[in-house]
Amino acid sequence: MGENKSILRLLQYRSCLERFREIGFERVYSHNLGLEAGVSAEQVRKDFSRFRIKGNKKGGYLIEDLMVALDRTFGKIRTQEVVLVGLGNIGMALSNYRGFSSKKIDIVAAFDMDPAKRKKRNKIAVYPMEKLVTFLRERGIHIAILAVPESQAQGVCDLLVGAGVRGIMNFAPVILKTPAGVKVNSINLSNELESLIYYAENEAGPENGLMKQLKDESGKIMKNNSLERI
Amino acid sequence: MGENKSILRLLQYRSCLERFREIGFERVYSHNLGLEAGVSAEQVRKDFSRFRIKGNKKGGYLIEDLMVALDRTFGKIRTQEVVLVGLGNIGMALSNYRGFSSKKIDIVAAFDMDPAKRKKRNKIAVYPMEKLVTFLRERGIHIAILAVPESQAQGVCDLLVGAGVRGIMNFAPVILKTPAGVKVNSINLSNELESLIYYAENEAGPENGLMKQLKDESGKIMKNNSLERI
DNA sequence: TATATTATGTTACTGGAATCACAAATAATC
DNA sequence: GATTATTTGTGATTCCAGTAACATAATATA
Repeated sequence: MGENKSILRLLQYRSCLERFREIGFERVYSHNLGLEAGVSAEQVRKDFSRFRIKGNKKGGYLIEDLMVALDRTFGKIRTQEVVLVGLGNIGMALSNYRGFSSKKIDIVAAFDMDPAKRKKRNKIAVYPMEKLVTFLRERGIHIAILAVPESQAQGVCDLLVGAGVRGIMNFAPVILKTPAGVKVNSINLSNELESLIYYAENEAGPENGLMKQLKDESGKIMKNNSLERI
Repeated sequence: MGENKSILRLLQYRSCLERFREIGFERVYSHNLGLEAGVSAEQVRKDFSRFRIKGNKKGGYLIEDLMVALDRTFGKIRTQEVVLVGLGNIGMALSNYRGFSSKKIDIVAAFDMDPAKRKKRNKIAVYPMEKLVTFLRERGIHIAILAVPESQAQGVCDLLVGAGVRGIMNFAPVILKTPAGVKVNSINLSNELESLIYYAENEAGPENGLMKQLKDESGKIMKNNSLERI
């Protein structure tokens, strides 16, 4: 299903609603939300429509009710338990990230090969990798954050899948191979930054854009190459 | 232009090519790259086509030439200089992130309000926020990584834009308002994780999906609400 | 040199998401 | 209560990325 974007926007709307509530609003209209979330009012209504979230014609949406409806959609009644695998730079940052707790996301344990990393981080117990699979099975956890080095990513991913994990948030710069039914959400920091750089360089000025660049390139880039595998 | 995805995939292809080269390949076919990058062979060719990158009919692509062509597309001849603003969890992690250096991305300076953070991190000098604007102007840097708390994000963003920044990689959980011509790439870690959780919960089993959930909800969620602004 | 084979490059097509447009509903006003 | 104004909800439309199809070119083979 291609409702990915829709889900992400709904989460964004929820954040906006929190801010609106804080500054004393009780209700919002689709155009308020759209403006704050950076999308059109129609988009907002369409998203709600898709998830059967109803407002009040002419009256807009009551913030409190809207947040309840969104929370229900995201099953936020109970706290979501996840594990963190790999305590390198990114893993460590995530273990301290405050943004999770307010969203009812709970990192219940972390795992790392390195014994030096095995002290509690921000109230999160750190275990050796050997305990990963049994922990997941016993606790019935099916969401994992994968922040191990590239070389180990696919191997650990296989472990996770074998232990019943159904969702992996991946920070290693590889495309993970998983069976159908296991959802992977990858964030490749270098690539994201590089693509941004590309845009800033090429989309900024009108005479610096893609079209000019392409014109500059004199025809075919690669020709008469003799290709051979070793 | 909606070539965003295309750019991100090209960067992905490049990573794959590095791996192919390492294990001794000299050429690749679109289906090799597609398999490794998790897309179809047609998609690979289409992406190359869009950027006028040519291969050799029947002969595929010579890895070395392909990488040169990609690097040229991304202006990777010279190293890209960026600044990092905010040395909280995420900022700290990024300052230590090894993935950047190999991609010719250089974090030339970091900035933070807190004097306690002002010691060199991983060879990166840390300056007070007051020096941000002049530094950017003097060095002519136009890419910034924004990793400050939510409450300060828009304010710092405005500073960056004022100092000539054209691309912002944003980790604060807000939609930044910028004038046209300034590209923002936002990564909201909580939202990404939450959307993953939603999928793992709802897309896993066939009788656990969205359709069932919607059916369970008894009709209209919100009705007869009296809405009022304070 | 002619033929068969194989992989590219591009055009045509498709599906799904974003946008548009408007009917339906509700609140406000007279 | 009738009328007007306003905002939602959704069917119709548009647009665009991804897919498919196929013509083209290069290589291998006989």
